[in-house]
Amino acid sequence: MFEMLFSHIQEKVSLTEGDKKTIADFFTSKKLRKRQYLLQEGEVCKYLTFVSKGLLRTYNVDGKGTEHVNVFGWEGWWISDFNSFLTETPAVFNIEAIENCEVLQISLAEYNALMLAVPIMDRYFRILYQNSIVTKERRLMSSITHTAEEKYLELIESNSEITARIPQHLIASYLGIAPETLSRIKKNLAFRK
Amino acid sequence: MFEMLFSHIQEKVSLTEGDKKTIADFFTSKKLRKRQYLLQEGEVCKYLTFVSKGLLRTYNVDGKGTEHVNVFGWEGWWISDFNSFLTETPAVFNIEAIENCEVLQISLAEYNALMLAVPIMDRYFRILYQNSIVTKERRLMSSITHTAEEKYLELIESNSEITARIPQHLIASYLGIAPETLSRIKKNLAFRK
DNA sequence: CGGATCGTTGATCAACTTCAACGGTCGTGG
DNA sequence: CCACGACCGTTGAAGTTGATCAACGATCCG
Repeated sequence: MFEMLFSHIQEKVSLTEGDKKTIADFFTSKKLRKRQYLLQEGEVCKYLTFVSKGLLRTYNVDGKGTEHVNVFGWEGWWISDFNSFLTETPAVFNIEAIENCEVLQISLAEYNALMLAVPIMDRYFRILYQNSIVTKERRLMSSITHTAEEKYLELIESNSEITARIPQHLIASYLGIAPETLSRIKKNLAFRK
Repeated sequence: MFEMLFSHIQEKVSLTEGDKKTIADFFTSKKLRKRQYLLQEGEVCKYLTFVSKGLLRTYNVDGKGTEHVNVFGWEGWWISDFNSFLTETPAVFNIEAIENCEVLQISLAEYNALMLAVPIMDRYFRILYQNSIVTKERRLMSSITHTAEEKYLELIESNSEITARIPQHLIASYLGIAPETLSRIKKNLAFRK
Protein backbone atom coordinates (compact mmCIF):
# COMPACT_ATOMS: atom_id res chain seq x y z
CA MET A 1 0.00 0.00 0.00
CA PHE A 2 2.64 2.51 1.05
CA GLU A 3 5.50 1.07 -0.98
CA MET A 4 4.34 2.91 -4.07
CA LEU A 5 4.23 6.18 -2.13
CA PHE A 6 7.61 5.74 -0.49
CA SER A 7 9.35 4.73 -3.66
CA HIS A 8 7.79 7.69 -5.42
CA ILE A 9 9.01 10.06 -2.73
CA GLN A 10 12.45 8.48 -2.72
CA GLU A 11 12.88 9.21 -6.40
CA LYS A 12 13.19 12.81 -5.26
CA VAL A 13 14.42 12.86 -1.67
CA SER A 14 15.69 10.22 0.75
CA LEU A 15 13.71 9.02 3.74
CA THR A 16 14.75 7.32 6.94
CA GLU A 17 12.72 4.44 8.31
CA GLY A 18 11.51 6.83 10.99
CA ASP A 19 10.33 9.28 8.34
CA LYS A 20 8.37 6.53 6.65
CA LYS A 21 6.58 5.59 9.85
CA THR A 22 5.73 9.22 10.48
CA ILE A 23 4.54 9.80 6.95
CA ALA A 24 2.37 6.69 6.89
CA ASP A 25 0.47 7.93 9.94
CA PHE A 26 -0.69 11.02 8.10
CA PHE A 27 -2.47 9.11 5.38
CA THR A 28 -5.63 7.07 5.29
CA SER A 29 -6.25 4.50 2.61
CA LYS A 30 -9.36 4.00 0.55
CA LYS A 31 -10.62 1.68 -2.15
CA LEU A 32 -12.74 2.82 -5.02
CA ARG A 33 -14.75 0.92 -7.59
CA LYS A 34 -14.90 1.88 -11.22
CA ARG A 35 -17.21 4.86 -11.80
CA GLN A 36 -17.14 5.78 -8.13
CA TYR A 37 -16.56 9.43 -7.32
CA LEU A 38 -13.80 10.75 -5.11
CA LEU A 39 -15.07 14.31 -5.41
CA GLN A 40 -18.04 16.04 -6.92
CA GLU A 41 -18.21 19.59 -8.18
CA GLY A 42 -19.43 21.95 -5.48
CA GLU A 43 -18.03 19.96 -2.56
CA VAL A 44 -14.82 21.07 -0.90
CA CYS A 45 -11.94 18.83 -1.94
CA LYS A 46 -10.96 17.57 1.50
CA TYR A 47 -8.01 15.44 0.48
CA LEU A 48 -4.91 15.37 -1.60
CA THR A 49 -4.92 11.86 -3.03
CA PHE A 50 -2.06 9.62 -4.04
CA VAL A 51 -2.98 6.84 -6.44
CA SER A 52 -1.32 3.58 -5.43
CA LYS A 53 -3.37 1.43 -7.77
CA GLY A 54 -5.82 2.11 -10.58
CA LEU A 55 -6.76 5.09 -12.70
CA LEU A 56 -8.84 8.22 -12.13
CA ARG A 57 -9.70 11.36 -13.99
CA THR A 58 -10.64 14.89 -13.00
CA TYR A 59 -13.06 16.72 -15.23
CA ASN A 60 -15.34 19.71 -15.21
CA VAL A 61 -18.54 20.53 -17.01
CA ASP A 62 -18.97 23.68 -19.09
CA GLY A 63 -22.06 25.81 -19.58
CA LYS A 64 -23.31 23.56 -22.38
CA GLY A 65 -23.02 20.43 -20.27
CA THR A 66 -19.92 19.14 -22.04
CA GLU A 67 -17.34 17.35 -19.90
CA HIS A 68 -13.68 18.35 -20.15
CA VAL A 69 -11.02 16.08 -18.73
CA ASN A 70 -8.38 18.01 -16.83
CA VAL A 71 -6.04 15.28 -15.62
CA PHE A 72 -5.62 11.52 -15.60
CA GLY A 73 -3.96 9.99 -12.56
CA TRP A 74 -2.69 6.47 -12.16
CA GLU A 75 -0.14 4.64 -10.01
CA GLY A 76 2.36 7.14 -8.65
CA TRP A 77 0.33 10.29 -9.37
CA TRP A 78 -1.33 12.75 -7.06
CA ILE A 79 -4.83 13.90 -7.82
CA SER A 80 -7.16 16.57 -6.42
CA ASP A 81 -8.97 19.76 -7.19
CA PHE A 82 -5.88 21.58 -6.09
CA ASN A 83 -7.46 24.99 -5.74
CA SER A 84 -10.38 23.64 -3.74
CA PHE A 85 -8.04 21.62 -1.53
CA LEU A 86 -5.69 24.51 -0.76
CA THR A 87 -8.29 27.22 -0.27
CA GLU A 88 -11.10 25.05 1.13
CA THR A 89 -13.55 26.46 -1.40
CA PRO A 90 -16.06 24.50 -3.50
CA ALA A 91 -14.51 22.37 -6.21
CA VAL A 92 -15.04 23.02 -9.90
CA PHE A 93 -13.75 19.57 -10.79
CA ASN A 94 -15.13 16.10 -10.37
CA ILE A 95 -12.84 13.17 -9.65
CA GLU A 96 -14.00 9.80 -10.85
CA ALA A 97 -12.41 6.35 -10.87
CA ILE A 98 -11.97 4.96 -14.39
CA GLU A 99 -10.68 1.67 -12.99
CA ASN A 100 -10.95 0.12 -9.53
CA CYS A 101 -8.48 2.01 -7.36
CA GLU A 102 -6.53 2.04 -4.15
CA VAL A 103 -5.60 5.49 -2.94
CA LEU A 104 -3.92 7.21 -0.01
CA GLN A 105 -5.39 10.45 1.25
CA ILE A 106 -4.20 13.36 3.34
CA SER A 107 -6.26 16.30 4.56
CA LEU A 108 -5.08 19.91 4.32
CA ALA A 109 -4.40 20.13 8.06
CA GLU A 110 -2.41 16.92 7.93
CA TYR A 111 -0.65 18.01 4.77
CA ASN A 112 0.56 21.12 6.55
CA ALA A 113 1.41 19.15 9.67
CA LEU A 114 3.36 16.66 7.58
CA MET A 115 5.68 19.42 6.35
CA LEU A 116 6.43 20.39 9.94
CA ALA A 117 6.92 16.80 11.07
CA VAL A 118 9.06 15.77 8.11
CA PRO A 119 10.56 18.97 6.67
CA ILE A 120 12.09 17.18 3.72
CA MET A 121 8.56 16.76 2.41
CA ASP A 122 8.62 20.47 1.60
CA ARG A 123 11.44 19.65 -0.76
CA TYR A 124 9.69 16.59 -2.13
CA PHE A 125 6.60 18.60 -3.00
CA ARG A 126 8.67 21.51 -4.25
CA ILE A 127 10.36 19.19 -6.74
CA LEU A 128 7.11 17.43 -7.61
CA TYR A 129 5.44 20.76 -8.32
CA GLN A 130 8.41 22.03 -10.30
CA ASN A 131 8.00 19.12 -12.66
CA SER A 132 4.26 19.52 -12.75
CA ILE A 133 4.63 23.14 -13.81
CA VAL A 134 6.88 22.14 -16.69
CA THR A 135 4.33 19.58 -17.83
CA LYS A 136 1.41 21.96 -17.56
CA GLU A 137 3.30 24.68 -19.38
CA ARG A 138 4.04 22.29 -22.20
CA ARG A 139 0.45 21.18 -22.43
CA LEU A 140 -0.79 24.74 -22.44
CA MET A 141 1.51 25.79 -25.25
CA SER A 142 0.59 22.65 -27.13
CA SER A 143 -3.07 23.51 -26.72
CA ILE A 144 -2.50 27.01 -28.06
CA THR A 145 -0.03 26.42 -30.87
CA HIS A 146 -0.82 22.99 -32.28
CA THR A 147 -3.53 21.58 -34.48
CA ALA A 148 -5.74 18.78 -33.20
CA GLU A 149 -3.62 16.22 -35.02
CA GLU A 150 -0.37 17.60 -33.64
CA LYS A 151 -1.76 17.54 -30.11
CA TYR A 152 -2.74 13.93 -30.52
CA LEU A 153 0.64 12.91 -31.92
CA GLU A 154 2.44 14.75 -29.15
CA LEU A 155 0.34 12.99 -26.55
CA ILE A 156 0.89 9.47 -27.79
CA GLU A 157 4.60 10.09 -28.27
CA SER A 158 5.07 11.48 -24.78
CA ASN A 159 2.77 9.02 -23.11
CA SER A 160 1.97 5.78 -24.81
CA GLU A 161 0.35 4.31 -21.71
CA ILE A 162 -2.45 6.83 -21.98
CA THR A 163 -3.78 5.43 -25.22
CA ALA A 164 -3.57 1.88 -23.96
CA ARG A 165 -5.55 2.46 -20.80
CA ILE A 166 -7.95 5.22 -21.58
CA PRO A 167 -11.04 5.20 -23.81
CA GLN A 168 -10.72 7.31 -26.92
CA HIS A 169 -13.51 9.75 -26.14
CA LEU A 170 -11.80 10.63 -22.84
CA ILE A 171 -8.54 11.25 -24.66
CA ALA A 172 -10.39 13.55 -27.04
CA SER A 173 -11.86 15.37 -24.06
CA TYR A 174 -8.41 15.68 -22.50
CA LEU A 175 -7.04 17.16 -25.71
CA GLY A 176 -9.95 19.55 -25.97
CA ILE A 177 -11.26 18.17 -29.26
CA ALA A 178 -14.53 16.51 -30.27
CA PRO A 179 -14.55 12.69 -30.18
CA GLU A 180 -15.53 12.66 -33.85
CA THR A 181 -12.48 14.74 -34.69
CA LEU A 182 -10.15 12.33 -32.93
CA SER A 183 -11.74 9.42 -34.73
CA ARG A 184 -11.13 11.13 -38.07
CA ILE A 185 -7.56 12.02 -37.14
CA LYS A 186 -6.75 8.39 -36.36
CA LYS A 187 -8.32 7.23 -39.58
CA ASN A 188 -6.34 9.79 -41.49
CA LEU A 189 -3.05 8.84 -39.82
CA ALA A 190 -3.60 5.13 -40.47
CA PHE A 191 -4.41 5.88 -44.08
CA ARG A 192 -1.30 7.97 -44.66
CA LYS A 193 1.07 5.46 -43.15
CA MET B 1 16.51 46.10 -4.94
CA PHE B 2 16.01 43.18 -2.57
CA GLU B 3 13.06 44.63 -0.69
CA MET B 4 10.67 43.44 -3.36
CA LEU B 5 12.11 39.93 -3.16
CA PHE B 6 12.08 39.74 0.63
CA SER B 7 8.58 41.08 0.95
CA HIS B 8 7.43 38.62 -1.67
CA ILE B 9 9.03 35.74 0.18
CA GLN B 10 7.63 36.93 3.50
CA GLU B 11 4.10 36.77 2.15
CA LYS B 12 4.58 33.01 2.32
CA VAL B 13 7.22 32.25 4.99
CA SER B 14 9.04 34.31 7.59
CA LEU B 15 12.71 35.21 7.33
CA THR B 16 15.24 36.25 9.93
CA GLU B 17 17.67 39.07 9.21
CA GLY B 18 20.34 36.41 8.91
CA ASP B 19 18.29 34.54 6.30
CA LYS B 20 17.97 37.73 4.29
CA LYS B 21 21.71 38.30 4.24
CA THR B 22 22.30 34.73 3.17
CA ILE B 23 19.65 34.86 0.47
CA ALA B 24 20.89 38.13 -0.96
CA ASP B 25 24.32 36.62 -1.52
CA PHE B 26 22.91 33.99 -3.86
CA PHE B 27 21.51 36.49 -6.31
CA THR B 28 23.06 38.85 -8.80
CA SER B 29 21.23 41.86 -10.10
CA LYS B 30 20.87 43.01 -13.66
CA LYS B 31 19.28 45.87 -15.56
CA LEU B 32 17.58 45.46 -18.90
CA ARG B 33 16.40 47.94 -21.46
CA LYS B 34 13.15 47.62 -23.31
CA ARG B 35 13.42 45.01 -26.10
CA GLN B 36 16.53 43.48 -24.61
CA TYR B 37 16.63 39.70 -24.35
CA LEU B 38 17.20 37.77 -21.17
CA LEU B 39 17.16 34.46 -23.00
CA GLN B 40 17.01 33.30 -26.58
CA GLU B 41 15.60 30.05 -27.84
CA GLY B 42 18.32 27.42 -28.15
CA GLU B 43 20.46 28.74 -25.31
CA VAL B 44 20.36 27.04 -21.93
CA CYS B 45 18.37 29.13 -19.46
CA LYS B 46 21.09 29.70 -16.88
CA TYR B 47 19.06 31.66 -14.37
CA LEU B 48 15.83 31.76 -12.52
CA THR B 49 14.91 35.43 -12.58
CA PHE B 50 12.94 37.52 -10.12
CA VAL B 51 11.50 40.72 -11.52
CA SER B 52 11.97 43.60 -9.08
CA LYS B 53 11.03 46.30 -11.57
CA GLY B 54 9.58 46.36 -15.07
CA LEU B 55 7.85 43.84 -17.30
CA LEU B 56 8.99 40.91 -19.40
CA ARG B 57 7.43 38.19 -21.49
CA THR B 58 8.36 34.68 -22.48
CA TYR B 59 7.31 33.49 -25.90
CA ASN B 60 8.07 30.78 -28.39
CA VAL B 61 7.86 30.60 -32.15
CA ASP B 62 5.90 27.89 -33.94
CA GLY B 63 6.65 26.19 -37.25
CA LYS B 64 4.98 28.96 -39.20
CA GLY B 65 7.02 31.67 -37.52
CA THR B 66 4.18 32.91 -35.33
CA GLU B 67 5.07 34.06 -31.81
CA HIS B 68 3.09 32.76 -28.86
CA VAL B 69 3.37 34.48 -25.50
CA ASN B 70 3.65 32.02 -22.66
CA VAL B 71 3.93 34.25 -19.62
CA PHE B 72 4.11 37.91 -18.62
CA GLY B 73 6.21 38.73 -15.58
CA TRP B 74 6.35 42.00 -13.71
CA GLU B 75 7.28 43.18 -10.20
CA GLY B 76 7.09 40.25 -7.81
CA TRP B 77 7.05 37.49 -10.45
CA TRP B 78 9.60 34.86 -11.30
CA ILE B 79 10.41 34.21 -14.92
CA SER B 80 12.44 31.59 -16.81
CA ASP B 81 12.28 28.76 -19.28
CA PHE B 82 11.65 26.49 -16.35
CA ASN B 83 12.36 23.26 -18.15
CA SER B 84 15.58 24.54 -19.64
CA PHE B 85 16.67 25.91 -16.28
CA LEU B 86 15.99 22.72 -14.34
CA THR B 87 17.34 20.25 -16.89
CA GLU B 88 20.07 22.44 -18.40
CA THR B 89 18.81 21.72 -21.89
CA PRO B 90 18.29 24.25 -24.72
CA ALA B 91 15.39 26.62 -24.18
CA VAL B 92 12.29 26.64 -26.35
CA PHE B 93 11.27 30.03 -25.03
CA ASN B 94 12.62 33.52 -25.51
CA ILE B 95 12.51 36.04 -22.68
CA GLU B 96 12.31 39.68 -23.68
CA ALA B 97 11.91 42.91 -21.73
CA ILE B 98 8.74 44.79 -22.64
CA GLU B 99 9.70 47.66 -20.35
CA ASN B 100 13.04 48.65 -18.81
CA CYS B 101 13.66 46.18 -16.01
CA GLU B 102 15.62 45.43 -12.89
CA VAL B 103 15.92 41.74 -12.11
CA LEU B 104 17.59 39.40 -9.62
CA GLN B 105 19.03 36.17 -10.91
CA ILE B 106 20.05 32.85 -9.41
CA SER B 107 21.78 29.95 -11.20
CA LEU B 108 20.68 26.34 -10.84
CA ALA B 109 23.65 25.43 -8.65
CA GLU B 110 22.96 28.42 -6.41
CA TYR B 111 19.25 27.68 -6.41
CA ASN B 112 19.96 24.20 -5.07
CA ALA B 113 22.54 25.54 -2.64
CA LEU B 114 20.06 28.13 -1.42
CA MET B 115 17.65 25.40 -0.35
CA LEU B 116 20.38 23.77 1.71
CA ALA B 117 21.52 27.06 3.22
CA VAL B 118 18.02 28.33 4.02
CA PRO B 119 15.75 25.28 4.19
CA ILE B 120 12.64 27.38 4.56
CA MET B 121 13.13 28.36 0.93
CA ASP B 122 12.01 24.86 0.02
CA ARG B 123 8.73 25.76 1.64
CA TYR B 124 8.61 29.15 -0.02
CA PHE B 125 9.03 27.65 -3.47
CA ARG B 126 6.70 24.78 -2.64
CA ILE B 127 3.96 27.30 -1.86
CA LEU B 128 4.87 29.49 -4.82
CA TYR B 129 4.64 26.51 -7.15
CA GLN B 130 1.41 25.29 -5.59
CA ASN B 131 -0.19 28.57 -6.49
CA SER B 132 1.37 28.58 -9.91
CA ILE B 133 -0.10 25.17 -10.65
CA VAL B 134 -3.57 26.39 -9.74
CA THR B 135 -3.17 29.36 -12.08
CA LYS B 136 -1.84 27.28 -14.94
CA GLU B 137 -4.58 24.71 -14.51
CA ARG B 138 -7.18 27.44 -14.69
CA ARG B 139 -5.62 28.94 -17.79
CA LEU B 140 -5.41 25.56 -19.47
CA MET B 141 -9.06 24.76 -18.85
CA SER B 142 -9.98 28.24 -20.00
CA SER B 143 -8.03 27.69 -23.18
CA ILE B 144 -9.82 24.40 -23.83
CA THR B 145 -13.38 25.20 -22.79
CA HIS B 146 -13.92 28.86 -23.57
CA THR B 147 -14.49 30.86 -26.72
CA ALA B 148 -12.08 33.63 -27.66
CA GLU B 149 -14.41 36.22 -26.18
CA GLU B 150 -14.82 34.32 -22.92
CA LYS B 151 -11.05 33.95 -22.59
CA TYR B 152 -10.61 37.67 -23.03
CA LEU B 153 -13.30 38.55 -20.51
CA GLU B 154 -11.88 36.12 -17.99
CA LEU B 155 -8.45 37.63 -18.42
CA ILE B 156 -9.47 41.24 -17.89
CA GLU B 157 -11.64 40.32 -14.95
CA SER B 158 -8.92 38.36 -13.22
CA ASN B 159 -6.12 40.71 -14.11
CA SER B 160 -6.94 44.26 -15.02
CA GLU B 161 -3.30 45.36 -14.84
CA ILE B 162 -2.51 43.23 -17.84
CA THR B 163 -4.65 45.27 -20.21
CA ALA B 164 -3.28 48.51 -18.88
CA ARG B 165 0.37 47.65 -19.34
CA ILE B 166 0.51 45.30 -22.26
CA PRO B 167 -0.06 46.01 -25.96
CA GLN B 168 -3.15 44.41 -27.39
CA HIS B 169 -1.43 42.16 -29.90
CA LEU B 170 0.62 40.59 -27.11
CA ILE B 171 -2.54 39.95 -25.12
CA ALA B 172 -4.01 38.26 -28.18
CA SER B 173 -0.89 36.13 -28.47
CA TYR B 174 -1.11 35.23 -24.78
CA LEU B 175 -4.72 34.18 -25.22
CA GLY B 176 -3.86 32.14 -28.28
CA ILE B 177 -6.02 34.16 -30.67
CA ALA B 178 -5.23 36.30 -33.72
CA PRO B 179 -4.80 40.04 -33.10
CA GLU B 180 -7.57 40.74 -35.58
CA THR B 181 -9.91 38.52 -33.61
CA LEU B 182 -9.20 40.37 -30.39
CA SER B 183 -9.80 43.67 -32.11
CA ARG B 184 -13.19 42.46 -33.33
CA ILE B 185 -14.09 41.07 -29.90
CA LYS B 186 -13.42 44.43 -28.25
CA LYS B 187 -15.44 46.25 -30.87
CA ASN B 188 -18.25 43.83 -30.39
CA LEU B 189 -18.22 44.16 -26.60
CA ALA B 190 -18.20 47.96 -26.78
CA PHE B 191 -21.08 47.88 -29.21
CA ARG B 192 -23.21 45.61 -27.07
CA LYS B 193 -22.74 47.64 -23.92
C1' DC C 1 9.35 64.37 -41.61
C1' DG C 2 9.44 59.41 -42.35
C1' DG C 3 9.47 54.79 -40.94
C1' DA C 4 8.05 51.39 -37.82
C1' DT C 5 4.61 49.67 -34.94
C1' DC C 6 -0.02 48.90 -33.70
C1' DG C 7 -4.85 48.47 -34.16
C1' DT C 8 -8.84 48.16 -37.36
C1' DT C 9 -11.79 46.54 -41.04
C1' DG C 10 -13.34 43.63 -44.88
C1' DA C 11 -13.35 39.32 -47.53
C1' DT C 12 -12.26 34.71 -47.91
C1' DC C 13 -10.87 30.29 -46.11
C1' DA C 14 -9.81 26.25 -43.19
C1' DA C 15 -10.27 23.61 -39.12
C1' DC C 16 -13.05 21.84 -36.16
C1' DT C 17 -17.80 21.33 -34.17
C1' DT C 18 -22.32 19.87 -34.26
C1' DC C 19 -26.05 16.96 -35.45
C1' DA C 20 -27.64 12.63 -36.91
C1' DA C 21 -27.45 7.91 -37.84
C1' DC C 22 -25.40 3.37 -37.55
C1' DG C 23 -22.68 -0.84 -36.14
C1' DG C 24 -20.01 -3.23 -32.78
C1' DT C 25 -19.04 -4.70 -28.16
C1' DC C 26 -19.51 -5.30 -23.40
C1' DG C 27 -21.87 -6.32 -19.24
C1' DT C 28 -25.93 -7.21 -16.70
C1' DG C 29 -30.34 -9.06 -15.54
C1' DG C 30 -33.92 -12.14 -16.72
C1' DC D 1 -26.72 -18.34 -21.30
C1' DC D 2 -28.88 -15.36 -24.12
C1' DA D 3 -30.93 -10.82 -25.08
C1' DC D 4 -31.18 -6.25 -24.45
C1' DG D 5 -29.57 -1.82 -23.48
C1' DA D 6 -25.83 1.25 -22.69
C1' DC D 7 -21.71 2.76 -24.27
C1' DC D 8 -18.32 3.64 -27.69
C1' DG D 9 -16.34 4.54 -32.04
C1' DT D 10 -17.24 5.73 -36.88
C1' DT D 11 -19.00 8.17 -40.83
C1' DG D 12 -21.40 11.80 -43.46
C1' DA D 13 -23.23 16.47 -44.10
C1' DA D 14 -23.81 21.00 -42.73
C1' DG D 15 -22.64 24.87 -39.84
C1' DT D 16 -19.60 28.07 -37.11
C1' DT D 17 -15.70 30.06 -35.17
C1' DG D 18 -11.71 32.02 -35.71
C1' DA D 19 -7.48 32.32 -38.93
C1' DT D 20 -5.52 34.32 -42.80
C1' DC D 21 -4.65 37.73 -46.28
C1' DA D 22 -4.68 42.39 -47.59
C1' DA D 23 -5.18 47.15 -47.11
C1' DC D 24 -5.47 51.28 -44.45
C1' DG D 25 -5.29 54.83 -40.65
C1' DA D 26 -3.26 56.36 -36.38
C1' DT D 27 0.40 57.13 -33.32
C1' DC D 28 4.87 57.25 -31.62
C1' DC D 29 9.65 58.28 -31.84
C1' DG D 30 14.03 59.11 -33.74
